[in-house]
Amino acid sequence: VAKRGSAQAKSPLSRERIADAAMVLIDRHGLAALSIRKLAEELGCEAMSLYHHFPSKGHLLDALVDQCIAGADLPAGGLPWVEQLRRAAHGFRRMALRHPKFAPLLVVHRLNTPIGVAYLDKIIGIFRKAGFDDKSAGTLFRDVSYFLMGAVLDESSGYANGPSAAEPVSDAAIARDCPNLAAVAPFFKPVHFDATFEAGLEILLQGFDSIRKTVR
Amino acid sequence: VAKRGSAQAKSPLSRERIADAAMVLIDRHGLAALSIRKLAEELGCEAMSLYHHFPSKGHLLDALVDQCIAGADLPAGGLPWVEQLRRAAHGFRRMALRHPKFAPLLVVHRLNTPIGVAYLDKIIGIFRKAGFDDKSAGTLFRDVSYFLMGAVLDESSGYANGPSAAEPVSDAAIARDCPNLAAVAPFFKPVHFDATFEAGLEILLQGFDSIRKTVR
DNA sequence: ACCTGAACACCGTTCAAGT
DNA sequence: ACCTGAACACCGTTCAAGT
Repeated sequence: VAKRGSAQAKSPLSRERIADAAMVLIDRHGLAALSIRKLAEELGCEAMSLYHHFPSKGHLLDALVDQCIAGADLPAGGLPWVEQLRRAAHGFRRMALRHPKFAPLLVVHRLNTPIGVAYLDKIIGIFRKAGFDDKSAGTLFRDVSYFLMGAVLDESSGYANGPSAAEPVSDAAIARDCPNLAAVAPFFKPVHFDATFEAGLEILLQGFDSIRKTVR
Repeated sequence: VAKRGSAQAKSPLSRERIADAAMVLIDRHGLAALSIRKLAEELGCEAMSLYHHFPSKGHLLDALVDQCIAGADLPAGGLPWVEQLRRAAHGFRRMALRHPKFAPLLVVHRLNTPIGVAYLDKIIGIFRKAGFDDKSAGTLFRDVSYFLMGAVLDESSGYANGPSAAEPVSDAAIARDCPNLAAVAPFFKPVHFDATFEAGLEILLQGFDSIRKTVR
């Protein structure tokens, strides 16, 4: 039987049902709109009931991050290492942008859960199996991670999503005072996200390939 | 005359005095600890007094971002373009890490104030004056920005600052289950931040140089 | 013009109590 | 074991009132 509004008392609460409802809420209204109280209303229960399944809001967010990471594609082992890295990078980006409003949290979250560290371990493994020494593997893994973090942040919540300043500068003022910015601004739009990502990733992969020839 | 605690009713409020006190509070206790109410207590006034100088907390944060950006070093115009880009990148990183606890906000903030767009315009100008067409300038500017965003985020609030999961995986478990991660983890520590940043930046600059030869 | 106090509509979380 | 209601210690912000 339906309660008021969207609240349905369909089934007993569970971690899965709570996590799914939380992600729906984030997808629809944004990360800032996720509160324990609103989530409970959506689930047709009291706020405090959720604490029987997640000890804190932080634990719930961890579970959401885990759920995303578990859905990331990892490349097959047989491919050349550059192709494996390329696919892993694309897989990360695709995964993170599956829930754009959650992406800013996902991307800055340290992956310290069993699922998270297993994911990192596999990608670092691509470098090590390619013949990089541990120092190069660690360094270059971080470098490509920096790029991926920035790319996902920009695509999910950057300029293309509108101004963030409380009193933004008008387009007219930019056209007048910032000729360089005005000239390149069209290429910051979502249509160019793919090409921008590809260009940066390929520069990095090319550089990694050159370095590998020296450390081997 | 001193009021209670750290609250001093020294002088009339001003945007500058409020912004300075806010940054001190962030530097000391973190971004999450900045609230209008605590800031007012620090300044020895009521919370609502601050609204006469900043229309909202968002406006205050914008002012803090502006203050940081205004302090970023920009390279001299006479240098070769690669050297200008190198110095601009280092200048951004140095500026952002001057207030590590503020960096996560700074880095994801769209620079839509007059000071912000002027800063972007100058850096984009380096690409355009180097002979890149507008599309390449826009694309490569974004690519290096991605890298800078990720680098600053990692250095200010990444793994080196401890686990973020509510129930982190132990080092022993990582050593047992994640041989690749365990092998490279030492290179994620702060001692290696400089080298990791240099390595990634130089790969990008090298790639930009190659591309310039084709678009020219 | 600048500052204040009370109030509103929110938060996450604790705790004792219900079933 | 699972859920609830009241309460605590917070938020940003509105509004009418003070000086």
